Amino acid sequence: MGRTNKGTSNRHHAAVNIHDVAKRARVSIATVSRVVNRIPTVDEELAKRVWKAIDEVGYVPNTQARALVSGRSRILGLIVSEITNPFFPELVQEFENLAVAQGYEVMIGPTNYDAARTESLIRRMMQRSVDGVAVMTFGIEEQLVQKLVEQEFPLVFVDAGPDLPNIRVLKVNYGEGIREAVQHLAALGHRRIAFISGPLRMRTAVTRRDAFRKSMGELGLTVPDASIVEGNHTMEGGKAAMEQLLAESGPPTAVICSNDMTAIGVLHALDETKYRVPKDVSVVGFDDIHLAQFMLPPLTTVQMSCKALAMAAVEALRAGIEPGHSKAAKKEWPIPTRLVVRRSTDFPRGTLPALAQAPGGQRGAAVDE
Amino acid sequence: MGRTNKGTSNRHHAAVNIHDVAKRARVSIATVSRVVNRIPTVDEELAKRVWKAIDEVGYVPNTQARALVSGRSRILGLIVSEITNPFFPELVQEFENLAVAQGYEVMIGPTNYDAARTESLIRRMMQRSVDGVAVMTFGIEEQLVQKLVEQEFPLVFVDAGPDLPNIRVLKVNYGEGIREAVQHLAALGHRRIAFISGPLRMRTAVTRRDAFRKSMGELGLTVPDASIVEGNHTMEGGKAAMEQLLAESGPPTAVICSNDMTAIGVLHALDETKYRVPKDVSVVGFDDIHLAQFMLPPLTTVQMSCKALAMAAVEALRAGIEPGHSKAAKKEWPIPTRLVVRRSTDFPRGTLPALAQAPGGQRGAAVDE
DNA sequence: GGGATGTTAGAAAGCGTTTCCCTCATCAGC
DNA sequence: GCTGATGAGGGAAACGCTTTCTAACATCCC
Repeated sequence: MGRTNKGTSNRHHAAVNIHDVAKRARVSIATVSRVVNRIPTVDEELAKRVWKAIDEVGYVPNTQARALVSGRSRILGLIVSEITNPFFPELVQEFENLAVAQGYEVMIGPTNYDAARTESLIRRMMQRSVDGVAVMTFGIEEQLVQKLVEQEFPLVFVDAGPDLPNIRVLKVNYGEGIREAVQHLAALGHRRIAFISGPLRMRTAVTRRDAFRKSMGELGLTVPDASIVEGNHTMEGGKAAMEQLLAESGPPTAVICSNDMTAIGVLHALDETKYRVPKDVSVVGFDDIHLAQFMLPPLTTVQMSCKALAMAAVEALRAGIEPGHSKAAKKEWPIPTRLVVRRSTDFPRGTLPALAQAPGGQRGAAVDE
Repeated sequence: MGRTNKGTSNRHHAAVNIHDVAKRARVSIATVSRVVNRIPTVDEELAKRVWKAIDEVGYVPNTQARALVSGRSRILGLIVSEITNPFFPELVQEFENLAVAQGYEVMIGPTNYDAARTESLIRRMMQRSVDGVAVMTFGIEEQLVQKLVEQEFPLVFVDAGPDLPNIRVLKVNYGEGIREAVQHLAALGHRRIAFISGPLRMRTAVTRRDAFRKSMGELGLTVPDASIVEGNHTMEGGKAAMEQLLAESGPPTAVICSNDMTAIGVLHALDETKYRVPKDVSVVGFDDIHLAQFMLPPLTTVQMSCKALAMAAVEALRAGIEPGHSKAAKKEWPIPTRLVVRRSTDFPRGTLPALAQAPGGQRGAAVDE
């Protein structure tokens, strides 16, 4: 009963394969394979004939079979912290575009900061035999990626990773952008500048915080312990951190946040108080997600280019996967950051705009166009 | 030169396969396969022995080989409109969780409203021989999915799709939520309510707009043509649409937006004018993305549950893939929507709160907890 | 007790590729 | 003109699994 499956349209029977092409072009399947893979030892005329046959019968190589025999799946793994933080979709988008252009698919997975989940994610990636993995999280416990390291998968990390032959690292220059942010605030007259970090068990969070401390130090500004609060890279965390800051030490005149989501939480927390942004408190974010310019007020933030990050990641992975792709065994790929000034930062109330310039003029860094 | 690959750790040689297990358990590979696939004709004692062997040698079935021979990849395709619209990551997350729990991987791709891109995406999915595809966009040109339909891939659409055996449709009840929104505004005293739609070539956009018209009609409120403006589901589009609304017919007292991103754009546009939200203009979104509650002011919006959408989609796909999974050949899966009231809606200025209740009280629908 | 039936596990045939190995032809060198 | 080198293309063996077919053995009924 039911469908008889006798028709030609059923996908389980319709597939045209390499033999059909070989028959039509009157060559062996080995030659077809060589043509498809652009192996240069095939006579040009013959290749043309094969391409013609491929076109005529509508041949598409079977990915599964290819992967089985070659051991390469042409899938890249991409591990992110959480997919619902808008920074990551932007990164995923860029990464995927580049990967697809190079003939790869992307297998994406969030860790959600959960070890069990991360472990299962990595296991799944290994089971699908990805050709390489980009670990683009805010930090990851090293033991979790141990299996990938052992099996010598090409790997890319952000900020820091084990120093091994096929491991590459994207070095984000946090110092640069954060220094610009601190100098921008200082130039406006701010002295009491607070910092809301990411979860401090994440390496990146520590790095960003230290960059802040260093920049403050360079300007001779002190950073009391109470001015640094730990957030968790979410809006909720930012809101809670700001509330803590207000409760414990009263409002600082400016807050720098470890990412834009935190900054959004801060804006939200301040909206529920008598303090206005930027007149009472200036707020600076980090990442420059697309949303940042649509916040009220539009967010001054440190831009970290997704595109640069994605390009370096794909490039670095290919260097590890495709033999002789990149001659230099480059291990570190620098990623710049820069401040984008919008409207969430201003003179602290009561400060005379003596030393600094009038709003709208040059304010120490790139002004959003 | 270079590494010699003689070590045992290299992943290209280390794989333990079904033969190793068979040898260890002193059975044939056929039996191992049957055990792994839980085919019930295997003697229980024997199965135990095989599981033990599997555990001892650390066997993991090779996905590629499985897919090659069975013709099923255990990958589900998920087509979305754009990955950078926060609604979709939330959906992706839910969908992926469910799919993984059922032993599937997910291959995600955005159309970005671009036909060429969509076509290539679908081609890639077919090449990877996904077991089924969920088309969860705001709408899609039917000819693009034609190939999937022809090849009889199990398919799930939102709102509308061809009426064919293995095509299921998720029917979102837009009317419900939008009616609540209109009634909520009307109860507050609004009469001049505008609507910003999605791009009208998308079927979903038309459906949402019509639901708005209908609800207005039910209350005897007129909808002049100028009160309906076409947006494009982005913040930029929302901003532009609101500016058009202000320029052409002056400010309405309330605006309902086709999605939350549009509403964010509207808030942004109004922030640049003398009109305040909600005192001068009330704004209602659609989707209830996580971000909505962190907007300034927090956004009143119609909630469409990602979780419900994802659950129905995965369930519907499985019904199409796994024979006898769902006995009833259910074709339509209803998805409810409901209004969530936050702080972007209020009495229009100058209206006496006579007929409606005081803010904070019951306001016609669920109040955000 | 013998033939029919039922149950369980092994042998082997694929699935659609890539790639190794070998043949056969061409050609240069002496 | 013969030999050895070179190079293009075909045959066939993997790759690791699922599934059909078949054999072996136990069970049952008359």
